[in-house]
Amino acid sequence: MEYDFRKIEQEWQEKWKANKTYKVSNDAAKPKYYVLDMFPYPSGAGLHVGHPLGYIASDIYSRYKRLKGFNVLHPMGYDSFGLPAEQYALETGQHPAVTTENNIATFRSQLDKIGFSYDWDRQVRTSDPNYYKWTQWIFLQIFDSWYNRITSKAARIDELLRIFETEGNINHISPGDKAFQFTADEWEDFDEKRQQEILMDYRLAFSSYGEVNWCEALGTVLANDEVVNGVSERGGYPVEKKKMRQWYLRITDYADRLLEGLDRIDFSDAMKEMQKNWIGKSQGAEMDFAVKDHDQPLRVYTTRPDTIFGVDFMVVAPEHELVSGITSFDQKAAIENYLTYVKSRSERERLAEVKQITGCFTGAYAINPFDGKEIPIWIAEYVLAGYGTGAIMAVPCGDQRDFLFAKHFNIPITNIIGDHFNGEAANATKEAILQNSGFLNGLLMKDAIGVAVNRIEELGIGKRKVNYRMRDAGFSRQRYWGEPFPIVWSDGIAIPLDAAELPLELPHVDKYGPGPNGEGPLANIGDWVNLDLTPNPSTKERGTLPYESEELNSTVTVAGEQGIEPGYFNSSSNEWRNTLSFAKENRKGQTEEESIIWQEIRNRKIDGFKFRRQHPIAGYIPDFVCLEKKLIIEIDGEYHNGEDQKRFDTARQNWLKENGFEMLRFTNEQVNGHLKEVIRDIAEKLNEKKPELKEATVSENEKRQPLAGSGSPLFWRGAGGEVKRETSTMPGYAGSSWYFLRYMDPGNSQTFCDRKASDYWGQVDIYIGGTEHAVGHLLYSRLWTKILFDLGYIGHDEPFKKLVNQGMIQGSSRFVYRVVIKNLMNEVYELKQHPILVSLTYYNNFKNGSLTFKNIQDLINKNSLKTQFGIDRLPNNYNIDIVPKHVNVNIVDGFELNINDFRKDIFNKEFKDAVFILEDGTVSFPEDNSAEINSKYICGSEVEKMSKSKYNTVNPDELVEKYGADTFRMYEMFLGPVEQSKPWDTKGIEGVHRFLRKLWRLFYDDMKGNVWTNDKATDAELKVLHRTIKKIDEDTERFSFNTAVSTFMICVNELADLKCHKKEILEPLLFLLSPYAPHISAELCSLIGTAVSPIGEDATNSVYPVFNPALLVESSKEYPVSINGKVRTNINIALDITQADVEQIILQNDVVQKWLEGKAPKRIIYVKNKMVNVVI
RNA sequence: GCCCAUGUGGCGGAAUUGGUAGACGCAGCAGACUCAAAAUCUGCCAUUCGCAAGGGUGUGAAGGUUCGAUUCCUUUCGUGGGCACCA
Repeated sequence: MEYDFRKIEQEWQEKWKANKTYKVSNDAAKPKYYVLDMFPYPSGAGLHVGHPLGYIASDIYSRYKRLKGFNVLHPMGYDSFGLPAEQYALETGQHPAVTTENNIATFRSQLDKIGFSYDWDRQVRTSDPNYYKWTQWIFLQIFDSWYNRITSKAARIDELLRIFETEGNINHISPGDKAFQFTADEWEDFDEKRQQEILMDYRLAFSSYGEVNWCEALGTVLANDEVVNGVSERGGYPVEKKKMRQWYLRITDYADRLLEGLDRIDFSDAMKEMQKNWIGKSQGAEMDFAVKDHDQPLRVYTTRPDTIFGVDFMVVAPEHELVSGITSFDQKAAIENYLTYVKSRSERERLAEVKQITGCFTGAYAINPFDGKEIPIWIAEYVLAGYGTGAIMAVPCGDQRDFLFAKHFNIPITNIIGDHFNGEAANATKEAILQNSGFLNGLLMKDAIGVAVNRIEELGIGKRKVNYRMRDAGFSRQRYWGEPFPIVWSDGIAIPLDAAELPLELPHVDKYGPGPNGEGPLANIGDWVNLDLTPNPSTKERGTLPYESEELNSTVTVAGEQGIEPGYFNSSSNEWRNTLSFAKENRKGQTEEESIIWQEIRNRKIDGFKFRRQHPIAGYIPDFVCLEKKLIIEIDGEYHNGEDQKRFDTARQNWLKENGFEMLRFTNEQVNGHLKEVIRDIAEKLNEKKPELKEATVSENEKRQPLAGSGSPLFWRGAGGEVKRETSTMPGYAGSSWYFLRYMDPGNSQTFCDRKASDYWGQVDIYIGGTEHAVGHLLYSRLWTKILFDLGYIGHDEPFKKLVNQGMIQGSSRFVYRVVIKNLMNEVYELKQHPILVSLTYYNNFKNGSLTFKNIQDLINKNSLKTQFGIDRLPNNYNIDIVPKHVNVNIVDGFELNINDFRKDIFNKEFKDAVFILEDGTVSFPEDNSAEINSKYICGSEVEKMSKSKYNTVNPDELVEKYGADTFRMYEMFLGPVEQSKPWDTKGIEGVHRFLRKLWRLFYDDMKGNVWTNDKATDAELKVLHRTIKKIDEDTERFSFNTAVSTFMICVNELADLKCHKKEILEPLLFLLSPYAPHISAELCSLIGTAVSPIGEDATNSVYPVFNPALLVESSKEYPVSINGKVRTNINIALDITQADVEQIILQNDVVQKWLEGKAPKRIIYVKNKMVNVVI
């Protein structure tokens, strides 16, 4: 029985699948461990050998932890929304859902072959409605939240409403418009729309007009991290700034917590550094400078207030609001010129060109508050409107840009740092002693910063200020293949859908092109966008509304029938407009009595209950309503006597009653004469009525209705006017910002993840993935986790405890070198029928000039190529060039090209009749491939990113087929440290395969059959085993899989040398090996009959071999003995020996004697268990 | 320009806390077995001087700390990555 890996691996994989060996339960009996891979985007190209690297590492670790007795969550899924599927749809018309499905099937079959221990029952896909239902739901929770800067925590909009109603916004300045303040009374007087606009400014997911990165070619906006050097990360298309309405996540509010959280998680320094950079926190001060002859001061932001006396000019951004006001008459024309110039330049031009110094003087002067110096104010594009205050104080002796600017425009430079400034370049030191600096003279700069800020604050002209480079995260895309926003727009107000209505599924579209006005494809589907608010038309006529006029001639039906959702209208949006405007009119046309009541009940004057006036409920507009208690108050007028009106009153009262509303009616006389009693009646009613709306709790979060801040659901449900769906979709990072939570409780239809499940699994213990997500995915996941934590849905605020970044496996590209003929205009005449390819040496010689144009001509002539292949039809004057061309690495053996395979290669059809000039100058013609050729065609090589277009991808399927999954897994690990990038080289895989076969032979010999025995192990064999146990355990724990593989090799080599075939030794070895090579381990375990299988089924016991240090104890050691630090000999010395004894033994040694040449040593250093060093 | 990695044989890499540099594997060379091939096994394999014994040099380069440095410090060069008018 030989090592038939194909059969073994297939059998075991089927067995594991049938037995659901890797099914994980949320059973809290065992300690948990969560090992997560970054889930892949299922691209059409399939896997290459670089993809599984991280998956194998995490699989080894999961299996290892499982053996050690942990309940290990190790799931896999797909990040299946995204641009490429949609681009593909645009080109081919294939629905993204279809291509995505196909791609996933390919991925899955490739993954399955490698023998992963995923619990596939927990699979998630971001594009699955059952998944994105909860992405939408979480979005709604974020929408329903604001950031309380006092408690540094997200809270519900409800709470903010209450604050506004009691104290206005004095304690919670709007993040949108910082200068905007209102009192509680003012808040009550704002109409609904205004209130909603204000609330929108506070929401953590908010919509606003802003400058966005618009990519015309992709037809969408992009987040900052999706734009690289002014072009789109995907596709490299130009990106411009554009003002559009967009959704954002208020990540800036979390800047500090995102920074602080980094201290509590185990990410690499590089990764933390990148996130810190992205957040870009800087400490400094904001201060006002008076502007000469103007009232408004100029506010600047600086991190170096200590340089205040070195300010020689001011620079404000061209877009700064003060520019037009302060520009002097003389400078007006120049400034306008400059502004025109700035506007004409795109973002890309600004980034692309060599830094130019441009700017223009405004003619205005700021006054230095400390010495009264007049400081000219300039504008220049190097100052950005969006950062700080959009204005800086320029200190040319300390800042290089300011220095260059001053030099360029001949602005005199004040030196405040003495010798530290040489007049040639600025010096940004903080170590200099200040000079020419008034009250700061003689202070060290870094000490002066605090002193200066204190003085600035004392004078009331500025204050300490922290600034962040990070901007709020754009959260909408004008694309199709993403989560639709669960939002409808009515009269400019964003109205969230109800949780019960989720998922809002992606509608089908016929074409994927952009919609009108920069909107996404969804905007093209009129039926979907324009909401039909007549889902349940009623036939029951209940009368006309009181305000209905003859001209409108329409009817509104209050839904009162069985089975009909309350609040829906079977009327057009026109009629809704009427309802709203009617309600508004009513507010204006309040009667005297209504005003009296309103003064008594507004602002929660009755026991804290909130009343609204003229607030529509279904088709009915009551005078006052307390939604919380469903209590309506009517002050009767005299219009209730008409026939229609009576029917209407009856119908609506029945409807209101059915829906839990109670009504109190008072007459005008009661209000005028018995106000106290009226109010008392209202208060009593309020207090006796049980609340209808439950407070939200975590487990009942879905029942939470209405969404706070949106007013009555009844109102918004039927909201009239133009009611349209949001047509943007969410960006790629939406679904990936919380998928690690869904794995914990993937099937839950009640909530995104039960709190019990998330409390059990908690943080991801090990997260493995590439560095490319440093600021995107990882930052957003951390943000969502923090928000969900603040809102009480989960119990931890950092998603990933430890992050391991796998390195990139690069491709080792191979090149052939093609001779091309060019005419003098450098136009290429390709030798189409018989292209000539020369071997590497020719190319190198050509590059370094030792092979000339003439040589190649000769070469061509000498081999009669000219006549044979029609090269004589060349232009009269021509040049020869040799150009490299990628060649499929799979047909190159090392560096030697397989010429016949090359001619047959489907990727290179044009070369099927190519002529090769080999290393020694021999020519290989297409016809004579039978002829014996001694020379070779040698390819050039280069290490590059592995990609299809470079023909350097290696498909894991083929390797698994040829060597087996176990060999493949171990070889990927053996390549080098997981974190390190390294080039792929298939050749070495043989060595690993040999190792597994050698292991197999410890159990089974082709000649002798079974060779394993039940004999008792010797000390030497136990020593080998326990050294291995120790090393494997340590290496696996610290993710050093490459050294672990080599340890296995050493162990098997040693056991083979010892001719050890003993079960006592081999069984523990198989357990150690099973995370790395699960199939062969399982097979051999069943061969020798182990008590439990190392693979999962019996993971209730901790079955991992335990290291016994006693077996490795030695009594003596071969000490390396060095003379003056150079090892000269080895001496065996007992371990429990004193320094004096060691010295004696050492000095008697021949080698040491020889080096001492009779002299006495200066010193003998003896480090127990390490070495001995003799100093002469 | 700034920040972060990283640099060891022909190649991938090892040396975990400053203690025998080059483990393990690939490639290569020599040999055994074989009609032959495959498979397997044995030996050699940083470089240099030497028949050998043995010695010199050697972890990008130059300095330093130390009895001892791939490891720590300073300077510098190369490579890879991130950020880039961020005041």
